[in-house]
Amino acid sequence: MNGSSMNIGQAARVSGLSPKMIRYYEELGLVPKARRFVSGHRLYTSVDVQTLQVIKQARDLGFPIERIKKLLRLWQNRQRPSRRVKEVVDAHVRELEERIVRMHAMKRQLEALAQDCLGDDSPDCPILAGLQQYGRHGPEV
Amino acid sequence: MNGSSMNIGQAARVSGLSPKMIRYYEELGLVPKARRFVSGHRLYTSVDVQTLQVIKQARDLGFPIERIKKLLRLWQNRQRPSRRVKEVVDAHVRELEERIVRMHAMKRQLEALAQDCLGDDSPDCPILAGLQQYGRHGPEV
DNA sequence: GCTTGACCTTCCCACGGTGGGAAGCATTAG
DNA sequence: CTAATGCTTCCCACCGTGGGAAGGTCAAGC
Repeated sequence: MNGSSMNIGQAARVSGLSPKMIRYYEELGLVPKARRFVSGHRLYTSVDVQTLQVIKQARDLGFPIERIKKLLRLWQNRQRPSRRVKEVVDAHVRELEERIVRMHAMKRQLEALAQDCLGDDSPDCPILAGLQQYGRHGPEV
Repeated sequence: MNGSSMNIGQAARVSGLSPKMIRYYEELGLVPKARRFVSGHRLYTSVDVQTLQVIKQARDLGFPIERIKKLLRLWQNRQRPSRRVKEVVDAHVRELEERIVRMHAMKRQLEALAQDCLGDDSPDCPILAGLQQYGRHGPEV
């Protein structure tokens, strides 16, 4: 094994992924099927590892696998219009925003509920009352 | 079937859950095993439905099932100290906050990357460059 | 009555990602 | 040579939800 040819464990350490994830990404077609040593062990070159690092970065930025697939295709295509890249990223940013907004709304509601709860030994609790009262979904029963 | 005794479909409509979810929650022990009609169909009273509505509210506020279990136990226990309720809610609020912070950091980084991308027909793209450059995890290769 | 359609039952499978672990080779260090 | 890692493939788990098959039941219309 020379300096730029490594097995899955090494590739994992260098990329910050786990061997399990790398095999899984290969199975999904996110990375091409790895070449093998004669022993059958997967062989990674520095080029492969660079791809894995990009995947790791994208995962850390919250991209779902399918979008990373698109990003990788663009990354590897020297004729890509940067417009396409930006579209993918913008879509992801919008989804992040939506999720943030939704979670922030939850947080706000919960804080409003918790505000009036004394949090002592008494059983009276506006939080529980609120859970019963909020947002009816069907006809009253 | 009288006014306060209904089947799972009705209970679903009134609570805003789906029949599948109701069965799943029963399987998890979130709600007790439903009584049955002679036919074998599940039977729900207005009390059962109230529980389902509380669950729906809690799910909408982002509580994971296990925490809802705790909340329900407190809700049904008239001797609960409201402190316990507040603890559960506060823990959830903290987790929401953490997730919001993490997602906001992702969004910020992505916006920084996208800012300098022209988004035109040219293949030059600082986003892709950034994905390669950011955060190395192992020794350089 | 009998048929039809909507609903119920249980059962298994899928998703997205990740981890755990078993059984069987390969490699490496001592 | 042996012992410990580490690799391979395989299956199972998580969380929460949806889809759908195969079969039983209800309520309406004729």
